[in-house]
Amino acid sequence: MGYLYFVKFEEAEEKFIQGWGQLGASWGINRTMSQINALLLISTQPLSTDDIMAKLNISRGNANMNVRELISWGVVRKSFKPGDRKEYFYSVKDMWEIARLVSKERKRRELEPLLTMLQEVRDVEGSSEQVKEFKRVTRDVEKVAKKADSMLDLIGKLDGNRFFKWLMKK
Amino acid sequence: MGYLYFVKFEEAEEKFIQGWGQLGASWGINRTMSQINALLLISTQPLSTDDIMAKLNISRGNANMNVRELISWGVVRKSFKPGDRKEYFYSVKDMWEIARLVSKERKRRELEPLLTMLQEVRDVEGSSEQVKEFKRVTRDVEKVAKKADSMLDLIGKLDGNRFFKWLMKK
DNA sequence: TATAACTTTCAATACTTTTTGAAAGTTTAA
DNA sequence: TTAAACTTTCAAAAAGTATTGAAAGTTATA
Repeated sequence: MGYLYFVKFEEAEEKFIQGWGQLGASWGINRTMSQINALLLISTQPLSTDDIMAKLNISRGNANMNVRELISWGVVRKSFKPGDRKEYFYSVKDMWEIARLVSKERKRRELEPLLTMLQEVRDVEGSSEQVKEFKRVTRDVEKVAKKADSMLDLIGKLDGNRFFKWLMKK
Repeated sequence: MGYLYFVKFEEAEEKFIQGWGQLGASWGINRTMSQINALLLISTQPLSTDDIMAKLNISRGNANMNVRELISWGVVRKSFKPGDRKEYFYSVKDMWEIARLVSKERKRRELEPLLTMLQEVRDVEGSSEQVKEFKRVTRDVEKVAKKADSMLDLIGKLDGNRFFKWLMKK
């Protein structure tokens, strides 16, 4: 038992993993995937599938699938131990790098389909008020989407400190 | 029938509504809620619950619930027609204003709980490598979260054109 | 090659979220 | 008041998503 003021590691760990999972879930990312990410973030060494299964109480299939998804996002990587056939996994630890990887992936998955859709819808025929309004709105959406797109590109290029320093100077 | 190059309004409308719904869904926003938003965005006049039900082929309960949610986000408002007891709904049309309202809501729902959790986890006891790593990571997360928080505040204060002009100058 | 150690797949199941629609609630106007 | 016009609620059903676990697949080494 520690002093009242302090928090036990196991509790803190649990809270962090759950909280990160919840955050992911509310952004449309599989909760287990976020939890694995959290677990690997705070782990001092790479973990095996069995470690992850044990710690998060999940099945092999689930662990495998979500680790693979994290790898495809570039957020998690494999490592090997000499004389051991198991795969071990570790997370990119630089938060800014993670933010970049995630925004890159989401840009690809969401922004690009949106822009494609807006393209397809540009040349609607007619000159009624309805059609005029439709064109006005979709062009506006396109404008904002393209700006968001450039912003994400910028984030992708600059490193974190520079970006925020530059962003926050008045 | 129009020329091949052009797109029929009804098709374009449908595509826009579906696409906007899809985008919302992948950001953890109820698909129907996004679709109603899309419908009201491109509508030249306020629509009643029955209009929305008919256009999107959804039940009264569903329409009511999601319109109310949009109102609570500040994205949709009520209007009334003289001599008509029905409520009519219209959307904020300024995309930048919508982006602000949405980011404000999500900040409240997600960023704030995250920061609270990180607070709760700050004072973990111990000096093992494990604990050190945990502190390092959670402080990093806090740093990025707070920067995101300031950025959202900034977005909330500036208007769209100014923000992007300022963001994009070099 | 055979086998043990591991990873991947995927149909079935469990869980979560959304939607429905009928009943209850509210408001307006005659 | 009362009745019609409307809105809201909410339990049950449907739809969508995530998870399981056993079987199939792969790889290393004896």
